[in-house]
Amino acid sequence: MLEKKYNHLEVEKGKYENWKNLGYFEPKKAREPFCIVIPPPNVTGKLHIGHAWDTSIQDVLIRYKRMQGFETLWVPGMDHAGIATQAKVDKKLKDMGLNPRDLSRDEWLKHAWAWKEEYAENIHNQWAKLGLSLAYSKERFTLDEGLSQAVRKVFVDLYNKGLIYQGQRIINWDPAAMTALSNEEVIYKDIPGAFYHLKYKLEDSDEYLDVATTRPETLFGDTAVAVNPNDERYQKYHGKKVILPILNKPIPIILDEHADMEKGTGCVKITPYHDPNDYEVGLRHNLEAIKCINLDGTMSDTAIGYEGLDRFIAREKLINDLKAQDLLLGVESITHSAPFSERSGVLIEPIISKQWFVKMRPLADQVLANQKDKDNKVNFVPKRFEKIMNHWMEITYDWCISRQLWWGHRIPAWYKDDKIYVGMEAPKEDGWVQDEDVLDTWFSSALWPFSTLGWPNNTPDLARYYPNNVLVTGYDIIPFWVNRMTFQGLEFLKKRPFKYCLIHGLIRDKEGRKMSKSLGNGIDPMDMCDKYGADALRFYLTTAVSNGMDLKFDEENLKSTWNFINKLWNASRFVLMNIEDIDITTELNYKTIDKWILTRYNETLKNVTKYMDKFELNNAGNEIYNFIYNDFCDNYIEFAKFSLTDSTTKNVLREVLMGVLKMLHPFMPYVTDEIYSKIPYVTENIMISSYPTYNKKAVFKDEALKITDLIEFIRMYRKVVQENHMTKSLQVKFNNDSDYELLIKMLKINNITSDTLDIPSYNVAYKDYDLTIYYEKEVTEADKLALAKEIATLEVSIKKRQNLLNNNNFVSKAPAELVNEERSKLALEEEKLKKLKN
RNA sequence: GGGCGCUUAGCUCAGUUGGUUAGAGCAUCUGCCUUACAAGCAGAGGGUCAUAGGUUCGAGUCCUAUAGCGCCCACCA
Repeated sequence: MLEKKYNHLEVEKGKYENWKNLGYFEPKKAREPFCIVIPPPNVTGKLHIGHAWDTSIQDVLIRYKRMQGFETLWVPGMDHAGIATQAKVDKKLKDMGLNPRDLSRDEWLKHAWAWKEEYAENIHNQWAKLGLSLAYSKERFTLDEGLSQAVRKVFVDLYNKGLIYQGQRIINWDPAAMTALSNEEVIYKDIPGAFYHLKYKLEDSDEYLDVATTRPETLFGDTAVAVNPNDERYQKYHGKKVILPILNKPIPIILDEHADMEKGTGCVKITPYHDPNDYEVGLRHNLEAIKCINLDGTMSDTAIGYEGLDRFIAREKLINDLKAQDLLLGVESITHSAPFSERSGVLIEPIISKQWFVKMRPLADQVLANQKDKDNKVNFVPKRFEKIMNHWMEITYDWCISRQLWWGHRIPAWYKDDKIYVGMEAPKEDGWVQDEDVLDTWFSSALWPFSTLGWPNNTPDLARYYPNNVLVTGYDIIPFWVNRMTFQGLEFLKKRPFKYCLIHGLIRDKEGRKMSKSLGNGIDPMDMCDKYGADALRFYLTTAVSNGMDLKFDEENLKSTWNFINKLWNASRFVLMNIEDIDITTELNYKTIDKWILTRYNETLKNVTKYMDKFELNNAGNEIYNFIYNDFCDNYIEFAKFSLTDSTTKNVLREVLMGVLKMLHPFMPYVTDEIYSKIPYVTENIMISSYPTYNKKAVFKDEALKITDLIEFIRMYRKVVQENHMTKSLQVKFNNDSDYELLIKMLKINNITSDTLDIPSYNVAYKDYDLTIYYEKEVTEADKLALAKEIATLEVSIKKRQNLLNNNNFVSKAPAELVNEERSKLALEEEKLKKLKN
């Protein structure tokens, strides 16, 4: 027998290991496959509440499909997360008193792999706590040997097709992580800054140009000042030179469209080495590109007098020096947006560097073309997110994929003298040296939907599970990941990576702020599991909002989900208490109330299935919730109490409970397993039981309607009794010969009269039901007012309905069913009004 | 500058292809320890669905415009 109160800690104990040991998580041969690959979490740390949300959704889908008889495969895995992990490992080494860069690459990698093992273990434990039915036999790591093969194959193929190239270009440089970044890894933030107006004197003249910049320290790399060719203000300076402050070096004034006449003074300093636009200008005018900032963010030796100074300190010193030399015209405080590294958080320096790039245009065009093919496109849920992908594909430019890190896939390119070799394996001859760089983490993540299934080998898994059925992720990951998986999937497998892409939002705190370490408003999913149970957390997360919407995490709501489970627990407890001696072989003899609950159950099931198939877990969850509270607990169980010895009642209680548990199992695996296992004659585990199906034969519309009406009538009765503060000494007279048996029991009516009494009376009537309550009580002014109010409301409603029915447009154009419904309602209201007026 | 989303009860959110009196949880008020559950039960109050137009027999839902909030992309000497 179940304990009186639901105890999530007790219920969850041992179940996960049990499922896992019984092999339930592994795919079981079936006609149709259903495959999801997990968005691999970073091995840098622990899972946050967003992971819990993302994976809960996936587990709900997987468990649902598994119960429906699909051959489900949910591939687990983790991401090596290049920059993030390298930073953490470096920090750990520093804390140990070591300088990470003093280690050899191999030594350092040993530490990194040890880190990986430790954190992978943490993540495994967290997955287990959440109850995720991951197929561990297929687990992968983005840096394992198989994936490494896939990565090399993709690199080599793209290189041979001319879609990967090496080149000198302006890239985003992260001076803290000391690596190049892609555009997606750069985030722009508004920061307070200043426009420094510098005096660039004309050569051999007292005149000067007012050149404004937000980064004065880059002046050491200036090789020109540009003005717009159409700018009349500067016509007279064409062909002249200005003297670069501090360095006192003449640089040319050039004419270029890049100089915007509307902006500032119309003069712009050109620093080809350290600015993407200036780089272009430099190319057009054949300007020298001078490096003035080192890779670590200090000034280089071209910044004479500032060598080795940090870029921000150099800026301060420079401003002071300029001021002293009367070369600073002014400082204008502004707020401007500046690029920061998504990973290390420091200000990005654009810099010219030799890096590897993926030529995006042809790949992106393939995606755009494929999205026009209804049968082969990636279907976003909700649909609107497709626009984000399409837009990115339209504007995308070449992807910088090389990273100056140790933690990642080494670039499969070897150099010897001025020769380069790109291939799967190192060249056999001596003297070839491999490229020191590794690939962007997202380069390997982009292959995840097929590399995890064994590609580039032609494995059975690949044939069976590719394309994946659905990918579940947050909208913030679309540019980084979804887009890249899509073009790589199309390029290498000639098929979309997944049929559906289910998008959820971000988790925010109660006030709607993003969760962040600095705000300290993060929620640890493990704490929530301890407090309320994984089942409550999962149900809350997967049903709180509709797809694609952000979720404002509110612990109160999680708590009330716990209450819901406690309700389920107690309803189950009641059922179990009463079906201990059940005979499941007897012939069933349904009473009206049984037919009603079976009808409601099947209707609910139909809706739940429909919503689940559309990935609308919130709607599915609410449907089950309402069925359990309103239909099963508040009504059926209450009605059933009058016929608990009846074998049919027992069987219906059992059947509905089993069905409800099965519908809930994908959402709350632990508690449903616990309860289900206690049901008499149940031998299988709920997890591998079959999902219920809609049973047309158990739907009795007309008879069910009678109970629906009765429930409404009971509610009306209770309302009259409560509003008039009636005690038990009331008398009831039935005004027709409908079936009042259940009603009498439910409402505990024990004083029935057949006479018309001469004391205050209250009529309660609804459809087939009509009774009068006699209750000795002074009729107060309040009572009279209430009556008058009710009559007035009714009259308004009748009037409205009459108008509607008198409207020929409505009668002729609206569906007949609706019109008839209106007519019968009008009749009901009119009858009610008549009674009230008596 | 381009795009997207949101605005519905005090709070958090649902609301299918337009169709009864717009729903749920929490909170509030009233009455109940009715042997599954007081972490509960039975009731109640609370909404001119952001604003203004339009289409329609009928609009929270479709169209147009406006406002507020949030996000994405691009630019930013």
